[in-house]
Amino acid sequence: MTVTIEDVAQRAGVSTATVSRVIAGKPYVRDALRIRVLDAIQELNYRPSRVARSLRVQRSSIIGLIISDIQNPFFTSVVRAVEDVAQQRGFSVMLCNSDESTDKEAAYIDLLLDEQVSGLIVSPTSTNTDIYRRLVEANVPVVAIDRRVENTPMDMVVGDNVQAAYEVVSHLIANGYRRIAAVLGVPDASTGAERYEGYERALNAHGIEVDPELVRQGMPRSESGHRSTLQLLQLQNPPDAIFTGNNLLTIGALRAIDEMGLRVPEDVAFAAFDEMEWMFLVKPALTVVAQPTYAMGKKAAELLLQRIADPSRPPQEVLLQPTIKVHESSRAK
Amino acid sequence: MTVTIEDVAQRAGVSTATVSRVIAGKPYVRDALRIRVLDAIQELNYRPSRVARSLRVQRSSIIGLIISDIQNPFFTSVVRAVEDVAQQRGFSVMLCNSDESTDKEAAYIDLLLDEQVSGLIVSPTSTNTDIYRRLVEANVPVVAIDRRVENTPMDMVVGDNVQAAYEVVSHLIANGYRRIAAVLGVPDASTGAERYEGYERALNAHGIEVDPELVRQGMPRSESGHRSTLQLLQLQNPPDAIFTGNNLLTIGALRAIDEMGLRVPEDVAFAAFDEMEWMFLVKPALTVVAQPTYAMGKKAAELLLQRIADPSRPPQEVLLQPTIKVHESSRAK
DNA sequence: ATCCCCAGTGTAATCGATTTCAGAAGAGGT
DNA sequence: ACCTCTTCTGAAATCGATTACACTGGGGAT
Repeated sequence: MTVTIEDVAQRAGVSTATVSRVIAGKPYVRDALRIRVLDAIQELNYRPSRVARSLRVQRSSIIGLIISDIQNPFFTSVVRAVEDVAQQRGFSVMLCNSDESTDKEAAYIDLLLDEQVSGLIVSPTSTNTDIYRRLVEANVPVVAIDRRVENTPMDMVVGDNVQAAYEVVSHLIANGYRRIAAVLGVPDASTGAERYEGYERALNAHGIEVDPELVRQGMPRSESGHRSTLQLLQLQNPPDAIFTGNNLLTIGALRAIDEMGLRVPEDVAFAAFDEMEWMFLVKPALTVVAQPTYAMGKKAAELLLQRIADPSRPPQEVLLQPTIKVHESSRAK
Repeated sequence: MTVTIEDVAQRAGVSTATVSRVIAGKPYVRDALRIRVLDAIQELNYRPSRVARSLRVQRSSIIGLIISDIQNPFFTSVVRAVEDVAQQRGFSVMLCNSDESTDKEAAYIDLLLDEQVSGLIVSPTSTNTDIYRRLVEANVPVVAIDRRVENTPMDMVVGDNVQAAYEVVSHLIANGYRRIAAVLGVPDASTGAERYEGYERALNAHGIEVDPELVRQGMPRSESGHRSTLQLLQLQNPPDAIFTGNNLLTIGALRAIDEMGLRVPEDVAFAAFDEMEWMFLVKPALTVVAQPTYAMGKKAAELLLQRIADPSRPPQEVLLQPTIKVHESSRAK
């Protein structure tokens, strides 16, 4: 039923080897034959089997992309970038959603290896895991995105979370806020840990002690942001400002503030990590740390393709600088 | 390097046929052998090559998912659902973003077929295309999601767009609005066409003539919604209400209203298609048509798996009812 | 004239699984 | 003892490409 390379060879009156050479654009084929083969391909509407090819060369032209939350616009933008780059370079993307589960992540890695993917881009659910060490040792091209992997030298594309959190919290302090709460993701993922570190450093640098009561860490999802913020706002001594650790936490936090009927920044100031398209709707405008999401995805894909092309190149860590956009939600007290 | 079925066979002292049978859970293998094989698999940490398997059985356990905009939360939710169902049933998902381009869509379909996918789920960029007819005729399992394909009997999962648009526009009319504008997606996609049809029918049913000036159709993206709405609001005789045809158009429209400094619903009432998580932030609350996005994705995946299992079953069209949530943005004049 | 080299081509092995078919071993019937 | 099933197992073909290797024929050097 399906037309194979054999059919093409027969039609063109050559061997399959020649057809293969023509398709691969290899030298050592007479123009006359090349044309006959191309014609035959056209006439038969031949499309090579990627599966057969993958089996033979022991590598598919698929790259695996494992992200921790497909419903998070941050990752969506990353996916889009990776897909764009991949497609342009003749690769396709197999997308997996680890859903913040380390087990799922590991299972997907195995699955993708079983599919003989050329490489992997992953936003690791946890910083400390030996999965990546094993991958790197087995010479599997892999790059981490958004979140760092520790103790394993590998390609990474991350934002400068410590610095960005430091700056934005310092800004809150400069504007007169002292009881600054942090609604963060769990520190298993490096983003959670680093954004906390930036927060802590900023407080310390300005002589403010960290009040553990004001630090909430949970799943980087809106429900968790909602719950944490409600708790914070109901404290005896509630915060005068809230710093949220990612876009979904921000949504939850804003909902909590909304439900409590509080005003920003009069009752509580606000500064958030991650920018989103609809944020212009929030009044007053939110002070945010904007990450170059598409650029991160693009860079990760490029790093991966480079490593696939040259597996021995030294691992590279790309640190992208977020932009801090100051608006009214954090204006001076 | 990698351990193959041959290695397992050797280790267990059996043939590859037996190993294969054990893996596939087929009958006619003595328990003693079965155990030896399972042990060998364990000891060698053997994982079968999905590529080799795909080549032999002429079908991979991948399903292709082509959506028109990966950055649209509607589709994100669909992707999530499809991925959940697929994963649970032992399939993986290859995600492609057609970016509203019919060419890209066609290219991805070819690509996925080259990968021997078991089936396809697509949100078609255009209602009229013979691609799907050819697929169906070639017995390729395929289901359309969100958008209809015409002239080809195939599995589909769509919302009742005509009805929902009719109801929500009727609601605007009932609340005293007469110059109701429609900011819609192009009618190439059935969603755009059907939501317009519902709009038109509602006006007609209430003796209002459609003013072509008030109907704007463009890419279902926020820039287009923004542009269209600005134009509408700057008309000599501007609309007293706006109905938007999807979530991204809504974002753009709201931005335009915001930029013009207008109030909802005093200056212009508002009703939107698609609900989004952050909508509680919009004040006053928006009247929206909420679609069961996850359910749509789930249903589509289930239909596809059923068709894969039984290619001859009659095509099924699943019509899901959206929910209309009335809020203050459309309150009576 | 002889030899060498190289561009151009084909034959056949190979990748790692599944599956057909043939045959062995043992149970049961006559 | 012989035949017939049934159950179990393995040898080998197969899927559709890529590629190592062998071979051919002609041009250039000697």
